[in-house]
Order: sequence, then structure tokens, then C-alpha cells
Amino acid sequence: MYCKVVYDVPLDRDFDYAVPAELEDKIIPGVRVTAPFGRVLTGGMVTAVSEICTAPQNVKLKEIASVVDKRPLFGSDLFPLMRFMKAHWGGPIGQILFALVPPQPYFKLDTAPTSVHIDIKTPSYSLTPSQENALKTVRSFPAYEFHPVLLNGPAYTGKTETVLRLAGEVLAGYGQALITVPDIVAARQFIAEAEARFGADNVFCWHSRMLLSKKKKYFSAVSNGLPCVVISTRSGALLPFKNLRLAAVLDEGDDNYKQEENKPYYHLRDLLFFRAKTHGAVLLFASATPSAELLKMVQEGRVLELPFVQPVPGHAFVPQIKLTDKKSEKSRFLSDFLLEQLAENIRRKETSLLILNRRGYSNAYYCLNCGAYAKCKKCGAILARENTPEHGDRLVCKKCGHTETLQQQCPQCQNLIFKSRGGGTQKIVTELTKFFPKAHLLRLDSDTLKTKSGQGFEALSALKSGRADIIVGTRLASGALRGAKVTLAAVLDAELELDGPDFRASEKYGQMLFALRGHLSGVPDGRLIIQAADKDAYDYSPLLQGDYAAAAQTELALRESFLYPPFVHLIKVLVKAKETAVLNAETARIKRLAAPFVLETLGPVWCAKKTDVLKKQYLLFKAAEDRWLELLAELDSFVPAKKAAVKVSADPYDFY
DNA sequence: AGCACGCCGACT
DNA sequence: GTCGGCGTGCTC
Repeated sequence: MYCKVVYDVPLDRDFDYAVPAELEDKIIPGVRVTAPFGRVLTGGMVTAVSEICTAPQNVKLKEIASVVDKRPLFGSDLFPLMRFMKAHWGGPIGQILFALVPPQPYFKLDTAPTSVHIDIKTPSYSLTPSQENALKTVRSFPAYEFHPVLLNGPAYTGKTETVLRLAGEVLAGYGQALITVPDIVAARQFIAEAEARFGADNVFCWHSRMLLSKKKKYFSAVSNGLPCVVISTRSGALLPFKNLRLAAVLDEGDDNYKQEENKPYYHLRDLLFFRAKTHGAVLLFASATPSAELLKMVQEGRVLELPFVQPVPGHAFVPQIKLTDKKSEKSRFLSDFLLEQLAENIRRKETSLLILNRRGYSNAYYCLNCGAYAKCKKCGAILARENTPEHGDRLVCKKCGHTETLQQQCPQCQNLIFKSRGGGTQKIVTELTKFFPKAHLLRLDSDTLKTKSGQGFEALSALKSGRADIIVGTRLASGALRGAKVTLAAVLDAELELDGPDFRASEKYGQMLFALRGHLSGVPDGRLIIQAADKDAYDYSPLLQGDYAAAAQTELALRESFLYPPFVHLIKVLVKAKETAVLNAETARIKRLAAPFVLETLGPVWCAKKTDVLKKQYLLFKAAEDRWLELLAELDSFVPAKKAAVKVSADPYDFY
């Protein structure tokens, strides 16, 4: 008897082994084994079993050393899921498989499921017609049928409560429910709510920074088909569900749902479509700001939209929204209007949230007289000041690579004196301290959240308790607003991001503004101040009317006319090499390879400084629905020349 | 990814 | 004389 084994290494292939007679009945596809591989004994997984040997004649077969599992850890959907992920996002099969199954051989399953006590505490308050309608609709679906649904409506319309009730019904029927949130911060906040309702024993919290002991426990329980509600980040979608009845995605439009940093790459939305379909489960998306991709599916009738219109009692306020610029007598960073409002909020002992865009601020070069930023004469993007030994002090356009000298004339006021502006939140905090020396200021960004003792966590709890005067944060703060007591939110120059290379920038900017608007509608006298250097960079009228559908419609129309997703598929190829000649040759070779499949090729675009040791450039391919999987397969199996490396990302969210 | 083999620089 | 740098090649 022979079998094929895959390892947790970036090799996109399996290896043939002979099976010793005493192990023959234990070798099943999906079971982990140990076997000699190269010069070591390693853990791998059996992917196929056969009576005849299919290995090439010139290799001498080795034998399987031992079998780790009595039965496969994952269900029968393991290999179809692996093939789906391979087809849609590429990558070596070993890395995909071992993202679904723990590679540690000592990771064993609990055999007997422990007894379950299910006691669900549902809040007794009355539901809105939207909530009643959604519950009625989902309950009417026959069991084991796949139904994708979008719960679409602003904050405080009771979408999450609806999801929780439906999850409760799944749990009461001894099924498994998955609820995903965009990040670990949201997961930790949401878990308490879920545990109070479903009982701590029935709620599993799953994310990348879990303790291994917890991971083992939850993985085993899910694999054994225990009834549960899993609260997780995107990685929870890879769990070995046995009886998945409901998968729900909270804040669907959030771009954290794309995994692009380490392999395997995937997007939660597309992955859950596949998983819910194979399990015959209900797939719920809940969002105030759904993505263009999902809204297109709604328009095509592939996803049922259930609108959430009535606010839950006590949260029907209409926030004031005001656009200002930063021309100020007192401060270069903050407008007079914003300063007044902040002072007013401190007087009222209410919490204000300032959100700024770090990228837009870092190294920008601005007019000392009116505050306008120096812009690229070729493409209009904000120029960044860069001081290198080779080229000295100069301005560089990060979008098109054009460079200019420091001698600039202000396009607005013709002033000739400029100043460069340093990095984000810290600078603003310093500036605020000048104006409000006695105020309690907190920073909330990825830096301050890195350590447990950092002030980011204090800021997070202050959002809820209102025990801070001003919280200065990056965009991630706008995602932590559930239940926040903030009455004033201000966005500083975030529209500068719209000049970047990311075609989703306007969608993201809109989603952030609508999220702030939505959360301010939960408090009386909520105010949203948008301090924009360029008021024409974005159409604010849908925001003023609170009409996300209108903003999304504009976005979709733009995507269609400029041929961007969801109207085409994008594949980004990053090419790296030390020598420019090698780099250019490889880039050209890939471009030629892709040509038959693509509608349009963008680039090559330099994405590192040309003076860096490692040269990098990327190509962006646009392919139609019927050809893109072929193109991805082609690029996925592409073998780069010596001294060159490529990184292929299908459906990219990152453009640097 | 690991791991080993292999061929050139500053040191006990 | 050799320790060790990391480029290249292989894993049934």
C-alpha cells in the first residue's frame, strides 16, 4: 500500500510513501503521520491512499514512520476547502492544509464530548419591525439550506441583537454558530456580551493571540460537533465545524477581513460563502457600511437584503455634521471651530474623539501661511519630504515617483515658505496639551495597544465610560465605537488618503465617516466635525443626509467605469530582485505570461526606492470573471528566475 | 521552510 | 591554516 503526504512547508506538492503492513488500516486521507522527509522526521498529512505506486521510478520510496490521529481532525470538507482556497488565492497546498489543521503532532482530540447545559438569557425588550421581519425571514428557511442574507442599516437599528437571537436559536437546537468581528479588540469586547447571554461554557472566543491550551480545547470541541457560538476574528472561518448552522459577519465592510500578510491568503466573505454552502448554513452579513462587492451581489439577487430602518428606542438622534478647514488664528493643526467645540465639550465633561490619518501627515510639506500641502505637479498627490544621502533633501511623490525640490510656491496663496510636518497622533497630543493643559488626553492607535499596560486600553475603556476629555486615535478607533459615550468626533485631513494608490480609499473613507455618524446618533447632541484641507476631494452630501446607499451607488458606478472590483478581478504581482536588470526581465516575463488572460495591465510600478538594496516593483492585472482563475493558477505555479522572487496576491487590499 | 553542501574573507 | 558568511539545491 502507498500514500501521498503533504507537509507544512511552502512546497506546492505531495510526496509518495510506502505504508508498512501494520499501519495499513490506520492510513486514511486527512490523518496526520510522521515520516522521514529530507534529513529529518517530520509531521505531515495523508492526502491520498492507493494500492499502486504512482511515484516516478527514479525515487526510492521511504516508509511512513507512525500515525498520529485515530481519525481525521477536520471533516470531509477539508480537501474541497483546501482546493477552493488554492483556486481563489493560491499558495502552496501544505500551507493551506496546515492552516486548517494544527501541525503539532501532539495535538490530540478529546474523545468524549462533555455534557452540555444550554440556558440562553435573551433580553426581554420589544423588537423593531425590521428585527421581527429579519427573524421571521431567517426562521422560514428550511433547515440545511444555504441562504446568504445582508442585514443592512445604520448603527442602533438592532442588527447585532438580531444576529445574537438567531445564534441563540442555533445553539438551542444543538447546532454550531459562528460570529466574526473585524479585530481582536472587537472580539474581546463582544465576548463578554455573548458569554452573558449564552453561558461561558457554550461560547468559544477564537483569534490568533489565544493561548494554545484554549485553542486546543476549542478546536477539539468544534471538531467534535459540540453545540457552541464561536466569536472570532477572520481565522475562525477556518475551524473544523461539524454542524455549522449559522455564520454571521459583523461589520462586513471592514477591510480586516482580508488576510494578506501571511499565507494562506483569503477573504472571509468569499470563504464563508463556500463553507456555508457546503454545510447548508445561513450566512448573515450585518453592516451599516457594506462593501461594494457585497452590494453588487445584492443587486444581482445573489444575496437577500433585509433593511434595518427603525432605530432601537433611545437612539434616534441626528448628529450635526460640519465641514471646516484648518485655517486658524491659533493653531496650524486645528481649526478655530474645532478648538471651540473641544473647549465646549471639556466644559460639559463629555468625551471627544479625534481621528487623524497618520499616513497623510507623515513627512507632508505644507504652506506656513495657509496650511495647504505641496502637491505633485504630475498627478496631484501629496508630496512627502525625504532626505537621503544620494539625493539630499527633496520632495517625492509616493504615487507616481515624480520628485521636486524644496522650493515650492503655495498653489492657494502663492506663499513661498513651507514647513514639513511630522508623524501623527503624538504631534496632535502635544498641540492639544498647549490649548487644554488640564484636559485628560489619551492616545488610541496600534502603538499604544501593543502593550497591555499601554494607554490604548485605557482609551478603549474611556470610550465606554466617558472618563477622558479627548481621545486621539487613528482609524482603528472608529471601529471600537460600539457603546461609546463620545459626543464629539472630529476627522482631521483624512481625505488626503484619497490621493493614494488604493482604489478602495474613497470607500474606506466613507465607511469611516458613516460609522462615526452612526455612533453619534446614539447620543444626544452628537457632533461630527470634518476638517478637510480639500473639501472637493470627496462628495459629502450622502453623508450629510445619512444615505449610505447613495454613497455606495456612486462608488459602484466609479468602480464600473474605471474597471475595478467587483466588476473585474485584480491580481497583484510583487517582483523582488537585487539587480535592476533581473527585476526588469522577470517583470517583463510575467507581463507576457499574463497577457492572454488580462483586460488591462497596470504597471510595473516601483514600490520601493530605486536606491534600496532590494528592488521591488509590482504589476496589477485586471481580468474578467471567466479568465481570472486561470490567470491565478498560471501565476501561482510561476517559477521565478534565480535571484528573483515573486509574491502573487489575488483580490489585493494592499497596494504598497 | 529547514537542512546541508560549497566556496571565499578575517581570525584563534 | 579554520570558522563562518549566505547562495543554491533538495526534500518521496
